[in-house]
Amino acid sequence: MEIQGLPGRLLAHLGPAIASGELPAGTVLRAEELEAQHGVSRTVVREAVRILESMRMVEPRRRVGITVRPRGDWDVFDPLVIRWRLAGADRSAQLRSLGSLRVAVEPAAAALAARNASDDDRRELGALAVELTVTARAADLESFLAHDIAFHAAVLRASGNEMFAHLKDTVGAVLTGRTEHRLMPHRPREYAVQLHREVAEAICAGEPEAAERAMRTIVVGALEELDATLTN
Amino acid sequence: MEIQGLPGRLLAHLGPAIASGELPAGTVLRAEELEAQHGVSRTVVREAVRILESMRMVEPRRRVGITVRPRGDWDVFDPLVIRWRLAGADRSAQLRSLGSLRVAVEPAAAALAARNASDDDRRELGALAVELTVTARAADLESFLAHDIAFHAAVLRASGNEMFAHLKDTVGAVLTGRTEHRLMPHRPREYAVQLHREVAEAICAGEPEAAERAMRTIVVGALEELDATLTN
DNA sequence: AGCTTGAATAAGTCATACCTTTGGGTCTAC
DNA sequence: GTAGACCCAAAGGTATGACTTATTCAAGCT
Repeated sequence: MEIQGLPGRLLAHLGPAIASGELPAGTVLRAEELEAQHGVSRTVVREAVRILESMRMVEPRRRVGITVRPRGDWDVFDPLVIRWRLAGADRSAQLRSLGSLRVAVEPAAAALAARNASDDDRRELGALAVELTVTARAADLESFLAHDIAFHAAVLRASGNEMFAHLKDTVGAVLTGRTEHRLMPHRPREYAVQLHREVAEAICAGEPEAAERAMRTIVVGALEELDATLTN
Repeated sequence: MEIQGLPGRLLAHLGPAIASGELPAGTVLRAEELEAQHGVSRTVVREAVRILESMRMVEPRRRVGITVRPRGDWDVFDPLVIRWRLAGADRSAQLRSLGSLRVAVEPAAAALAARNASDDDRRELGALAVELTVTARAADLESFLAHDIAFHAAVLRASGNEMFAHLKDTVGAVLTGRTEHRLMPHRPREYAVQLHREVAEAICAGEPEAAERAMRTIVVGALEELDATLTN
């Protein structure tokens, strides 16, 4: 999944540095300096910078240098950008944005899943709902998180829409992030687990409206909890 | 916006070739061949390939070559990938996916806009609604398209969510695409224009539910028309 | 048959030389 | 003194040759 080799390493330094605001918009980097600072050759620096350019995070210009572009220009849907932002200073803003995106997408995905899911998809969702119930009761947060991620990924995939399906890693990152940063109750709420069961049942039964409604309740609830936590 | 220089040119060949299926998944390219075929140096080839790698469209491996990855792996949200797919063979599938995405996102964006839009945003939306009405009546398809794109972009931006806002180019590409490929009525439908006015009015009046409802009608209608056209 | 080993191959990296664009300073003409 | 043309230096852009490293495949050994 990651970019390999030395350019990957360089990217793993530059990306987070820019995303975190350590290198704010307008900062000018010079390729030669990057070579020296990281002890790599021109080739490596250029490839890393090219990738950042393709993410619209920097703009190299002759006679000037490599300029950091304002946040508004970045490819906010790029998985790497999302990860870097989640790890850095504006984690809150990123979580909020992603929360709204989930509110828009996941209910629609659930409705589509109720129409399009294959038998295997439905079976998997049923099984995951059971796992969620069990791990929640056992207060096994780690397993619960893993199954929660798998559940939402399964719904997105079952929707049959490739673009929805591709949001699974992003949603996974959000769920992981809020657990890591203690933005969640110590123990999964029973009513949230109940809602997941409802989603699974509605999709299995082929009831789009019910699936959409239950999923909407889940993601709206998550967004509200997030807002409540972040504004404090 | 584009990637500059020779790597950009190379990318403009390779990207569409892969997206169109001309180079199907599993195809193995060799860097040396690409150099010869395009008359460029290793440097250029490597940078272009790196970018494709960051889009997850290819995977370079030592002793093997540069392998084209299956469609399912691609970064389907990358603007370049979207454009290449829209230009190529699976334009239909891409339009369908984007249609569903619009159905999910734009109503939510309209609702948010009714809450968060600035006074300037509201003014702009009002003005654009007027323009849409006028150009529709004049059957000036070109102007209508431009204002339609601007209208949807304005709603997305007014939502205050950066991720929604970044979908403006994508939505613009969809609208342009369906006009270009005659997937639209010769003359904008009066009832569609009416709905745009309703969206603008609801956002101006700060009525989220009304804005969301009207926008949903618009995008659902667009998706249904698309489906009807493509299945024929 | 299974394991080891080695050689061939293709990408990865480095160093260097040179090209091209462009920003800014200077010099001139008015 | 200001406006314009002009030139130079600085920075990225490209090309190339030498070398490194990982990986596959097959030959050969046990």
